[in-house]
Amino acid sequence: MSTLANSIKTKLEQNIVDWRLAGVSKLPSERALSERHNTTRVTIREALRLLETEGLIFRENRRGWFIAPPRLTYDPSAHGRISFVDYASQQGFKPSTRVLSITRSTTDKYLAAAMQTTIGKPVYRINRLRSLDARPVLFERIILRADLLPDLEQHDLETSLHALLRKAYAMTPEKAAFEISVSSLPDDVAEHLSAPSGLSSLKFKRKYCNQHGIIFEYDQEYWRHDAISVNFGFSNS
Amino acid sequence: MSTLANSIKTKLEQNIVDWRLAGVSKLPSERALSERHNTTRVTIREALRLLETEGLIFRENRRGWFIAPPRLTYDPSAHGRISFVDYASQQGFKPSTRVLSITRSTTDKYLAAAMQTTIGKPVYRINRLRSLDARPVLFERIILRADLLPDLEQHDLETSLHALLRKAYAMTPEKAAFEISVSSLPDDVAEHLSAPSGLSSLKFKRKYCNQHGIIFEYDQEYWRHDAISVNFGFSNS
DNA sequence: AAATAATTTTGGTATATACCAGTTGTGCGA
DNA sequence: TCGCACAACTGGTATATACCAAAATTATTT
Repeated sequence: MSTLANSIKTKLEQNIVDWRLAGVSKLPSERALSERHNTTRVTIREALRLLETEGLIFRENRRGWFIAPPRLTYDPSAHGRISFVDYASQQGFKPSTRVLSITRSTTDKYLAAAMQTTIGKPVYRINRLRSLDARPVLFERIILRADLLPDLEQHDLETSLHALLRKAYAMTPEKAAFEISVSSLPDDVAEHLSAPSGLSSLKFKRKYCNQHGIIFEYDQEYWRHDAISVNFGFSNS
Repeated sequence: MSTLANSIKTKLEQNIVDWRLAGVSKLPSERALSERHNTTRVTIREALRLLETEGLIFRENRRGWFIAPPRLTYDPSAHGRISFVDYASQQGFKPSTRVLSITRSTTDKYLAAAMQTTIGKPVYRINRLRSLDARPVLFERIILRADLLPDLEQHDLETSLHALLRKAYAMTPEKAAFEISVSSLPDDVAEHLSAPSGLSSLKFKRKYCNQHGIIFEYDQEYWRHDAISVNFGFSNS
């Protein structure tokens, strides 16, 4: 309650509860809010920004502010068993996947180190966009060893990739390594997610090992920070 | 390069590389930067904010902007084996822990549900602050079943908690469950981390099960978003 | 009825300015 | 030399204003 923006934030928080119950998903315009709270757009935007960081609201470029839907719960330990489409459906979302691009190239110095292989190995680079209820929430940069997965581009890449690898190539991810950090969306990624550039995001780096101990896949994922909750467990048995 | 703030951000990014090499850790003042780049403080602050979201710089309340140190790599699967102090030291940090408060209370409805027990169970509530090189990076709210851990407050709680539980109470965490999401720092937490309120953070919820399947610990952790990278792996064996 | 053009609305960016509340540095006095 | 008061500086917050670009809406034409 110390600052004006903060107290407006609190009021809006209460309003949002009512709006949500009333089935309203779009907030009034910044100008309307600034009049209603007797302040300027700058201060209103500060309050909205606080709510955005909390994940309570989000914006679409020049379209307005919206109440954020519930987060998707994602269990990284379930790789191979459950796909994005599966757990999204289970949680009541309508998932969709769009392949943005697929190209062939070779490993550079950085990629060779990350995938524990030599420079110049052929790889596929796939960019995918995944949405929940038509809201884009995840951008994936997928790198796959092309020498181990011939003619990959001829398959349907808009469904579960690991199901495809298992069926068509008998390739099973035996080990998975994750690196999770908070970062900002790069400009090109932000555009695909129709988010403001520089929005904070949850960044995943993933590596998959096959049954022979070879890293066949290296991914970078950017999740909207307000769209995901990562849940997993460990046993000491 | 589209917006002015964005192009200033890029310039600052390059400067920061030089400053870091030169051993400089503090950025010039916002007013100095705004003169140097022929713009206003508002725009400079927008550029600084972008760099803050990336985790490249951070601020201390009314003291200035600083270049962010490298992130701590944290492996949640190593619980019980390696403590905060251990892995922080291994990575070249000087870790420290401060107990902010320890109180006794009982489980309310929410906590009883989270810990799968009844309402009114006695618990300890411990708030701790953990720092790396005197920079506070982590705020912990720890809830412990008081009936299972008598006289806990008489022990030293500034070292590894799980080492203490193992030695003094023969209590071993068998299972751990994690929930990770991006959120903003609550005001009180922000103050302890000497961060601006509303800064984005990595929020952990942790539950620990003992060898009898009883949840004896429930934690909420707030990490500075720029101070941590979570790394872990899974096997399908 | 459908396609198109004009208008309004919306958020995005930027300038200029002001005052406040802690922090830091300076210089004076004991 | 040490401690303290004071001044200068720093980031934090807020107002007022302006213009732009894209989206949404309305009006117009076909």
